Order: sequence, then C-alpha cells, then structure tokens
Amino acid sequence: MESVDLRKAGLKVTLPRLRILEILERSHEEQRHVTAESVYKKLLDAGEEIGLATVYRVLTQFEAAGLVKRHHFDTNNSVFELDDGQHHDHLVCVKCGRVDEFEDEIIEKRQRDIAKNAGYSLTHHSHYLYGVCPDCK
Amino acid sequence: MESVDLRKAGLKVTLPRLRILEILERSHEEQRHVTAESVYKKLLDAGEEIGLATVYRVLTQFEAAGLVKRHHFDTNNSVFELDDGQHHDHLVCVKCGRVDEFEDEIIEKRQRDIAKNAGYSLTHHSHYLYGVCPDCK
DNA sequence: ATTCAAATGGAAAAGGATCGCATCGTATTC
DNA sequence: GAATACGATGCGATCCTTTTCCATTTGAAT
Repeated sequence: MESVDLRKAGLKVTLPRLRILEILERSHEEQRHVTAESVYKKLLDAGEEIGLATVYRVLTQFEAAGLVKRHHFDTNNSVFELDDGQHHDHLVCVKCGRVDEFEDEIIEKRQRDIAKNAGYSLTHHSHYLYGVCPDCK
Repeated sequence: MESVDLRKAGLKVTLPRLRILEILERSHEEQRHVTAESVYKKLLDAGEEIGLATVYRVLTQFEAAGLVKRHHFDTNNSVFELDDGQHHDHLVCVKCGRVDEFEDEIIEKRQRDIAKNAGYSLTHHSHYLYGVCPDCK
C-alpha cells in the first residue's frame, strides 16, 4: 500500500524508504513535524539499522517527489512533514514547540497579488506565526 | 552617532560593534540582507582584524537588542538585516537571491485573527514569498 | 592612571547536512 | 527461479554554519 505511493512517486521500494514513510505516517497524528535526527532516533529505537545519511537522502528524495514538505522554522535545522496535498501554513508555539496549522484564502490571494505587483512569478511561500499556545499560557 | 544607538541599546561601545554596525548601515541600500560570513568578509576586505566568532556574537547581541532582525530563508544559514523599526515581510528571488520587501495590513490583520482564534498569543511571524524576480525572467 | 568587568580573537568543538565509495538489495531479464 | 545491472545504503570522512572555551585585550568608571 505504501509501496504504491513510492512506485507512483518514481522511487524504488526499499526497506529504509518504507520504514521512514511509516514513521512519517505514524507521526502524522501527534507531532506531524519531525527533524531528520528525530526520524533517525525513532528508527534506532525500533531496532532498524538505517544510517543517518540515508535518512537525509530519503527525506530529500521524498521532498523532490512531493511526498514531504521541508520547513525552516526559527531554528537552524530542517523540519519535515508528510505532504497530504492540501496546502496549509503554521502556528508554532515558542514554548513547547507545538505546531498547529491554518489556511486562509484571503492571505493566499493577497500573496498572489503582492507577487504579481512586484513582478515576481511565485513558486512557493513560507508563512509561520510564532506565539504561545493555549496550553502554555 | 552610532555610539548613541549602542549605548541606548545597552551595549558597550566597542570597535568591532561599531564596524559591524557600519557595514550593516552601508549594506542598507544595496542588499540589506547579509550573512554573518559576508559581514566577516567585508571586515577582512576593509582590513579589520575581527574574528568570525565576534561577528556571530555581535549579530546575536544586536538581534537581542532589537537593532537587527534575523531571518531563516530556505537556506541553512541565518540572514541579518538592520531593523529600521517598521515591520515588513519579504519576497525572495529563487534564482539570484534578490530580496524585496512588502507590507500588507490585510495580511497582518488576518494573522492576528488566526492566532486569536487558535488561542495563541502572537509574538512574531515570518512570511516569505519565493519566486522569480522580474530581472531573472 | 588604575581597576575590573565585559568583550574579543583564535582555536577547538558542536551540530546539521552532504559526499565517497565499497557493498548490498531491488527490479528486470532470461 | 536464478542471473544481472544499477540504484540505494552504510559508514566514515568531510563540509559548512554556529557556538564555546579561555587567555588576552579593551572600554568605562573611579
């Protein structure tokens, strides 16, 4: 079943890719957003023998294949989340790291207009709101 | 005159800080957005004997003092710009790295509403539009 | 001028990400 | 089902960015 995704994405179905995909899918509910390092740790915990370099490679390939989105939050590292196809932006708690999502058509439209007025062909955007989440207040 | 700024910001007036501030002010017109590395190179070119570690320290202090804003674009490094006090967001060219600025009250307001609805106390946000600039098309 | 805390330089190290290369595993062909 | 070919992987080395350590210097208050 996952193999279908990988095949369709033009990626050879290998054990590391399946395992990493599983982790991304399982993380989907709790903390959708994971670092390469945290994926690696989860693999270790699960007893898998998968190298960190492979995790980076696979995540980058997943990104190129559109399976995963990469984010640069305020930190100096990359955060990945499974790409469910529907666009959304993020609210990030500065205390606990919790991440919520939002989408807003008004903002999306303004973005398109702004880019157009500036003469840019928009390729993508990143929009993060940082604050203190309800639980941390 | 710069010394006034540093004093007011609660920072001791030292030569490295003055020099780095000058560079930020001078970059202000061309490419407002610089990396620690590029600041360091400019210092070297100017014959200053200032270490890279100091550049990082000073930029971080400037950030804490509100003199400078730090950005995390799509790259894996930090970009700094002098903070002139008035908020703006950014358009970044994915080809040449050019950075333009924009501000949009509609978006700002939506952001506040979204955060409020989600129960977050907004502290700050980052909003980057990536695309191909007029010159690169 | 003297003094003291704070700031700096340079090297070392930490942290994130990538690369090289020998080996291994998939998918394809027979 | 076995042979083959090429992409994928593991692991260590390496790169790049940023931070830390510590001996030395410098700014500012006395």
